[in-house]
Amino acid sequence: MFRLAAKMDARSKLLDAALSVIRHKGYSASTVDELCAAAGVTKGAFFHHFRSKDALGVAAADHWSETTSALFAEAAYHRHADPLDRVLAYVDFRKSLLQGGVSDFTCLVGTMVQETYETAPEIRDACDRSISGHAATLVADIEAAMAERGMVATGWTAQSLALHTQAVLQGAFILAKAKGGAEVAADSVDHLRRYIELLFGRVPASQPAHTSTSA
Amino acid sequence: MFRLAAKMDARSKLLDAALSVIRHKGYSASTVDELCAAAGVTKGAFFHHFRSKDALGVAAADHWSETTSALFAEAAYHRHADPLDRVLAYVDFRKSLLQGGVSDFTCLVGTMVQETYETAPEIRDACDRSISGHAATLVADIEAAMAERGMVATGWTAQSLALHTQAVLQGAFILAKAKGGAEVAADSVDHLRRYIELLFGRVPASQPAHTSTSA
DNA sequence: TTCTATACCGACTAGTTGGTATGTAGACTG
DNA sequence: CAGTCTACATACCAACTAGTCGGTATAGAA
Repeated sequence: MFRLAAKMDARSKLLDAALSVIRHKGYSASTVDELCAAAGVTKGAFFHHFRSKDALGVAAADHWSETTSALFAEAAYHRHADPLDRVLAYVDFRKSLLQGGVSDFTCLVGTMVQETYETAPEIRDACDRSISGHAATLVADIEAAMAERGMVATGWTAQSLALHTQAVLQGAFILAKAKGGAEVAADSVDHLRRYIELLFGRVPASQPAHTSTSA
Repeated sequence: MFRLAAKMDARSKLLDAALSVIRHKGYSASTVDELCAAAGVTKGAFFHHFRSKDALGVAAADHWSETTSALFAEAAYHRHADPLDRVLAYVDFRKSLLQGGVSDFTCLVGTMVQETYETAPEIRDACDRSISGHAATLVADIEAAMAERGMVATGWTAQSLALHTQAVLQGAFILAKAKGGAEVAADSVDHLRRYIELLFGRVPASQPAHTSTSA
């Protein structure tokens, strides 16, 4: 039997609904009844497919990983010939995603891990897999950009820079939630881009002039 | 009647307990009964001092602002003569705070705003006040550092850089929660320091050598 | 002393919570 | 065509939830 992706069974509907509801209200405040209502299924269906609410949380994080993986895999930023251009285009792509309402562009797993890191280790691990797995997709390009320039980074690695990009994005989402808009997040992503440009010795598009020679 | 700060009335005990409990479990998952138990007070005392759980959330965010304001106001990083040194020393101070368990160094308001930004506007605003107010304490030093160098920043402002430092820290906390340790957060703070050094034309302590002249 | 206001107590409640028990419609199997 | 399995649906429950309410203790004012 072929499991068609288009077939929206109760499980798929619940996972899609979970992405939306949890991004709006957080994990703890999202009730099973509410998730069922949003998915248009009954509670019986919920507990048929998931042992518990926490099990749904883990599945939702995995579902998020798959959804976002697909989005980034087909994105155009990979097409650049130069690896540094690919990294910068990734940052630009992330900035371009900051559209619509705050709950439309913020990160499910970043939200969930804040609430569950101590109380639900399985969810925390699923969130870590999602974030760290996504960061890992950047490492090869960063390493190539370093190698191309003969850079021997001391004090940081391609891995740590990749994780730093995710930290900036997650933090930008928090500021966007606090301020109720995407602008502050876009500003932070701009700073991230500028950092990467400076780090690799490329002069940022609109770099301030230094007129004094202090220090 | 003088209200002594040392007098631990039920209200103060509840606020202190709230900082701890909410940082461990998040806001939604922290029940009123649990907050009372942690504070060693009864439910009657809780609702005598706070109209609702959300009202406690707002008060806890304000209490957090006061507590952290005091901590940073007396910190030594202000003593540097050069404003850029003060900014960098602030970053170093933030890194030095990444000690102990994850719940000991992560941010209350960053956690709370993730859960409440859509459902409890009063809490969201209190969290925004806390984050933005703290960021504002950095603006004067950043502006002074810019002015000292005759920098005319295009594309960013002292305000946006100050907010970016908070974004990096908040994101670093999320990664620390996901990975269960402070190391990844410290790495991100290192990247933040390096960015500020590069931005102000100061060569980072251990900057990688560029051997090629691409671009 | 009496009045009043504040601070606190703890039993209670109405509604909600995650989870269960049982039933059943349809597809597949022999 | 009886038997079995999956994929749900419905009714239900014990525990928990935020919030209420009548009461008590104490201190200062009159």
